Amino acid sequence: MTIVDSADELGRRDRKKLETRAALERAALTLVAERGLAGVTVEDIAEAVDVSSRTFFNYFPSKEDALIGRNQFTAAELREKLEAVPPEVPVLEALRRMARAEAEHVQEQQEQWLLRLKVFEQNPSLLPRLVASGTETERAVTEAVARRAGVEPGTTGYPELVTAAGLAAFRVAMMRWSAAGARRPLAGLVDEAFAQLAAGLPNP
Amino acid sequence: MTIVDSADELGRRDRKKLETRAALERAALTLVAERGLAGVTVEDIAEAVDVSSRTFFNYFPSKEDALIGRNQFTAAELREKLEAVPPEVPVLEALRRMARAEAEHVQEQQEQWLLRLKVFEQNPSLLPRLVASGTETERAVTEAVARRAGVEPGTTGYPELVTAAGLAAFRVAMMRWSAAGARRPLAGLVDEAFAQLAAGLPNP
DNA sequence: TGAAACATTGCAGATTATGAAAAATCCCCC
DNA sequence: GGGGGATTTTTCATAATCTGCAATGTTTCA
Repeated sequence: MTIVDSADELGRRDRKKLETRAALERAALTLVAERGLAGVTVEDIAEAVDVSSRTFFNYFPSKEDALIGRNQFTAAELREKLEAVPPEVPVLEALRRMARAEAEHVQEQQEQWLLRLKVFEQNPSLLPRLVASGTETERAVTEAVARRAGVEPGTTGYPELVTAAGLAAFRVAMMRWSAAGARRPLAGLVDEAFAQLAAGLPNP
Repeated sequence: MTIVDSADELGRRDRKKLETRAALERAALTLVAERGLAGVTVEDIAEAVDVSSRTFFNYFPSKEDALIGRNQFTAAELREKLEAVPPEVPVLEALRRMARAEAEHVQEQQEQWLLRLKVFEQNPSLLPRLVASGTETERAVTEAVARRAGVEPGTTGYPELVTAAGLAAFRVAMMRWSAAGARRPLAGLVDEAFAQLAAGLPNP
């Protein structure tokens, strides 16, 4: 019936799934922003989207995961961005470029991200999850870094350290960006953080 | 009845509390090491110590917290160690000394820590918690760092970044230490990680 | 169109977590 | 030593999270 069935090549089923997922994320974020993490139950979120709470759990394993969202820095996405950087570029610089690419992605969805970060600030128990949204992501990046540096993972600790530091830099940039109400471009804040890392974190 | 009532100056009540807490931690660690995180319920842990599961929750807000333990790097402890370093020492170096002090503390309880780290490796969902065992700790260190650096927190991002990087260095050292079966002294691994940070994380 | 594939739902049940009040234990002081 | 007050532990009740399973619709594709 529709003239243009879809911009994507997805079928109706998959489109509906994406829609439901996005609606659940959105509902979770707005409700928790209003009432706080403890003031919102999974049932509330499911009801706001008009699905059963069982369906909620088909999409997310927990309330927290709905807040973090899936559009999140996935392992594959980050690794891909990292591997797109020419191999002769030093690791830290490569991580900076990866972070900048992610930053653009974040800025494309300003509103949602600002809401998310606000929720995270107001509910600190969620923060550790943001760090790398699960260890899986960090491990994937660590592996890519190890390959790039030509080091066996788990021997020198270098890949683990530089990855952790790089992700921390990205996180700090995000928090500053949020705190400043997105008045400064995220990319610039990312650059600053990485510059401090590269300089060996001297006293300011 | 007892000739020497106690080596500590604690009363029987407080001694029992400490004992119960330690027993719960120990039981949680050993059980989870055997059966995995999902294979152990709070009731199992409580039963192993012969207390009611309600009592478990009087000591720990969640199963995970029992694994992390309370003897953990507390906010106060870390801040104290950090403030013990003369103020003219640069921030990163001060964090290194703090980490070394903690390292000694960890090595005093090798067995328990190795078991803990093994559990954390086998149950990665716990890892983010180890980073700073809650954001509270990290924030406390960040504040101390900000004071030391003479910077307003939340403006430059420097305290946040150097704290995150320093704690990451400590964490990486711990993981390497554990992976090597504690054959290398933790303090040396801490030094290595901080040296890499101070050098700006150059490719190895 | 018809059958296979998949999404959603309701329900039962295990587990986690918290509050309130009763029961047991400990501590301090007489 | 022994009792009164404080504290801890337990019991009981209850809410919320989360997981299988089977039934019921949709969507897809041949």
